[in-house]
Amino acid sequence: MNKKVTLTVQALQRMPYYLQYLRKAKEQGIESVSSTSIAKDLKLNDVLVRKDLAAISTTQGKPKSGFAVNELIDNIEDYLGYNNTMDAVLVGVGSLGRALLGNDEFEKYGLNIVAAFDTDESIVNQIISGKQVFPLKRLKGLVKRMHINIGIIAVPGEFAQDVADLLVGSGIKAIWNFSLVKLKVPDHVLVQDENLAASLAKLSLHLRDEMEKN
Amino acid sequence: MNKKVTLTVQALQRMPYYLQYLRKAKEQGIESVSSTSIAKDLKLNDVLVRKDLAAISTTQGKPKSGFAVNELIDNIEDYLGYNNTMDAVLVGVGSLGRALLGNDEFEKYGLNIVAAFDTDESIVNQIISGKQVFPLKRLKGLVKRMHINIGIIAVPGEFAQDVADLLVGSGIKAIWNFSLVKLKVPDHVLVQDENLAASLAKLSLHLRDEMEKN
DNA sequence: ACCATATCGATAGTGAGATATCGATATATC
DNA sequence: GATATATCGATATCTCACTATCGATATGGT
Ligand SMILES: NC(=O)c1ccc[n+]([C@@H]2O[C@H](COP(=O)([O-])OP(=O)(O)OC[C@H]3O[C@@H](n4cnc5c(N)ncnc54)[C@H](O)[C@@H]3O)[C@@H](O)[C@H]2O)c1
Ligand SMILES: NC(=O)c1ccc[n+]([C@@H]2O[C@H](COP(=O)([O-])OP(=O)(O)OC[C@H]3O[C@@H](n4cnc5c(N)ncnc54)[C@H](O)[C@@H]3O)[C@@H](O)[C@H]2O)c1
Repeated sequence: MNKKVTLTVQALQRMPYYLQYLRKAKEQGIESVSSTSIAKDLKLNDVLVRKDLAAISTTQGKPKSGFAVNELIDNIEDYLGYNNTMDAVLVGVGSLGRALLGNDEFEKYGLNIVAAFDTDESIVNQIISGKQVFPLKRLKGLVKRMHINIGIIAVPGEFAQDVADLLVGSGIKAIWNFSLVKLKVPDHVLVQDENLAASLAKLSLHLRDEMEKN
Repeated sequence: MNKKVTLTVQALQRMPYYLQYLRKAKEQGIESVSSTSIAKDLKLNDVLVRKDLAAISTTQGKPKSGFAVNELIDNIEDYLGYNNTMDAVLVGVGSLGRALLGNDEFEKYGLNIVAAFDTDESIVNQIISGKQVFPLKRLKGLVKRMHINIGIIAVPGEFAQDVADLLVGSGIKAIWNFSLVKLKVPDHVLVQDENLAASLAKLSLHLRDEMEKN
């Protein structure tokens, strides 16, 4: 059924933007869109957009009109797995952890946080945004029993590696890492870093460059 | 004084990791490190590390011993501008906004949030994590008066573009965007997207690939 | 003092990803 | 119905980040 396509990482990361554009178009009653219009809106090259869409689309685009909006939406949602949700556990219910727990948009993107864990006694057993907070020692059992394969790390940097080890030991397949620490994990485990320090580095450099111009 | 080096974006984003490694080494009393050991620890190619460091280092590395830890730390901090802090304003004091306001690590990375803005009357005029929350209509005046050049967007997607326009109109030079919306801004304004949907896409695909293996 | 070797910098090679070009085709217009 | 054109897919080209290779050199061990 599925075309065996291997999208590049970058192409993959563009998909949510395409989806956003397509959904907006759909709302406006538009039935087909061209790669050029998408490209213009997202400030991308039109050939690039065409290649990306060709990779995940079940049907071809038509000359003059473009691609069918509804179909493309389905294709992308399918490809990104927005339909079969991924279960995850969150470790570290601090200010960031709470924000993540309360983020109702994740569902739309196929992520479902089933439980949270913390070491702080005063937080444990609370229910936050409808999710129960368990003591850390119950993590392994719960993850194994429920066959969870994503762990979200939102603990301070000094504990991040320990938590990662625990998650890996519990059979997790991927880690979403919000700490700034580079984690050491086995090769089969994916670590997706959400490193704000790296982003800040880009901001800083851009500003310096702008200053030098003037 | 400064060597006129143009690091690639990727190299730039690796710098915080190097810094982390170097600081840890320093704590342990290590005075010089080799590119190979850094590479091994961070799972990078050693030549890549060498090139990155050569680009920002004032002195060369020595055969057999490597690079001087203290000096490298200074060089990187200098390069990333951790010494002269960047002032920023935050727009949207919801659960994410609060987490960002309360994040005391930003200072270390050269970012200083000087004020926050929100439209919600019940939040306005509060002081959260030591930062005052102002009504949105006071943004322009304050940004101009204080010569702020970074705006952080943490409002729901549907308002993100409006806020971006306001920020741009106030003379901001860079936007740190936590919403999932692709913003339209003039060319001279940098938008650093912190798009969780793109990250989730990567996680999703990895999991599917892992499943297919078994 | 000598040699083995870890590390360096420089240069060349590779590969992923983005862009440019071109012929084909569906649709709108006259 | 003929014609113009926007859009498509395929192929070729270009770009640039990363990697591999190699000779040079400082340092530690014998
Ligand atoms: N606050 C932010 O805006 C922000 C943004 C991006 C990334 N981060 C990163 O996310 C992490 C958490 O940030 P925060 O601001 O929420 O910190 P926080 O101090 O508010 O929360 C940390 C939580 O982790 C818990 N914890 C500590 N050790 C634990 C362990 N071993 N197992 C389980 N739970 C443990 C603590 O009890 C606390 O509840 C940090 O690494 C930070 O760098 C924070
Ligand atoms: N919660 C998370 O974990 C998380 C993580 C990453 C990104 N995001 C994104 O960050 C944004 C905010 O998320 P949140 O969970 O904090 O939402 P939230 O609803 O908790 O907070 C949004 C805040 O923005 C304020 N606001 C609304 N319109 C505004 C305007 N025009 N000007 C100023 N303030 C305005 C609201 O009053 C509210 O305080 C969203 O775009 C979300 O997708 C959230």
